[in-house]
Amino acid sequence: MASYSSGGGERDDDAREGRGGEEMRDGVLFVKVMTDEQMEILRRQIAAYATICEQLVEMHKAITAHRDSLAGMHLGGLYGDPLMASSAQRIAARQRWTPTTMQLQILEAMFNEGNGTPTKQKIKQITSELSQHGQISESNVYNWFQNRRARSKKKQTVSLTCNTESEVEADEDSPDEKKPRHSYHHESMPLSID
Amino acid sequence: MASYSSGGGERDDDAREGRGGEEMRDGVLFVKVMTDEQMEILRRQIAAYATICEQLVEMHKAITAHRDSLAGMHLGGLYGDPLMASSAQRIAARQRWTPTTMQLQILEAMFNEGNGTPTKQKIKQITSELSQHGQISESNVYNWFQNRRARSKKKQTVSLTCNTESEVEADEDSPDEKKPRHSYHHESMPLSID
DNA sequence: GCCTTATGAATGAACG
DNA sequence: CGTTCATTCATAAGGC
Repeated sequence: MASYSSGGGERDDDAREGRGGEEMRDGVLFVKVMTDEQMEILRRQIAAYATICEQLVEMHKAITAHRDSLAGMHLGGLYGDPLMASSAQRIAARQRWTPTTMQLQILEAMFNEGNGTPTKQKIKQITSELSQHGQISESNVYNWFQNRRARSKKKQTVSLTCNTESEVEADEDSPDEKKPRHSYHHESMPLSID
Repeated sequence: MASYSSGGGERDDDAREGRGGEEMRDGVLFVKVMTDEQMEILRRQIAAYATICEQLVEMHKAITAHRDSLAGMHLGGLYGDPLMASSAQRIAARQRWTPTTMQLQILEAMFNEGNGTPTKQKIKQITSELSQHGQISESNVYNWFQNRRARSKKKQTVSLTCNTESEVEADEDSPDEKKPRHSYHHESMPLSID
């Protein structure tokens, strides 16, 4: 299990960034023992081990269940919540950026302004603006606009069903804007309800 | 808007259909004043407001608690179950499509035929075929195939685990049958970033 | 009747 | 850019 620590020597990660991980900020020297990249590699390795452990538990469960069924016993409750899996998950999992409410609002507003493909200049600006409201990187912004555009354009070709419209003079029934994200715990800013 | 409350066991699927109208079911005429799409928009708005209300309650709770702690009082139990939140949730909750037995059989058979990703054309065809056996939309079919493929792949990893657990530290170096995706760009994307 | 599991849907990220 | 994959959330179905 110690083999992941050999990654530094094996792939010589320091060479990728060219620095050992120290920087001056506000007159104070901050020293990182690991580079971001090394952290990422470690994260992935932990995640991989977590997955394997999960699968081993699954296998063990299956085997045990089989043996128990042969013996007519029931001990199945032991694996209810594999501790190591969830804790490893916690450490290693966060891979996918999730926009905060604020960020979503701003992005959405910008998208609705209709200024087409954001240039990299704009993306930089947007990113720095959004970073005041939470972790974000330029690639996040880039991807978000790509996806937003693609999915609003996909818009599903609604023409498959006949439009038997009643007297519903719908407020904002915009047939070309069909992807306000599903809000799970985000307060996506209200579209007018009146 | 009368039909969402119908507990008759039918489910209107998501808002991709522009159908505005009325239908017979169990000898009763159901009339919708809103299209499914409008319903969906409204649902999301309500959900958003419910979330906002929840957060306001939280804030109020915090403020009140603070004030009470200053005054040495305890009135905290008032917010135990905010009525409006749960009822909004109820109204705003989305019902999801559930394939009928017939539909499942057909879908399963098609999946086992091994014809990879169904094209849009095929999806349309499949949808119209399945709609003879119950409510269904193209996005339902699309999602079903997506999920089916992804989950059948995930199941396979479990069965492949029996002899794979050795080379973990090489997970990004030798992606044999593992997923070669995941790059986790933080500072790199198609645009040049300094 | 709760709690677990299965699965439909939403979406960030990657690929060609 | 459009499409596909992977991950996650929410809910319907099912077990105890």
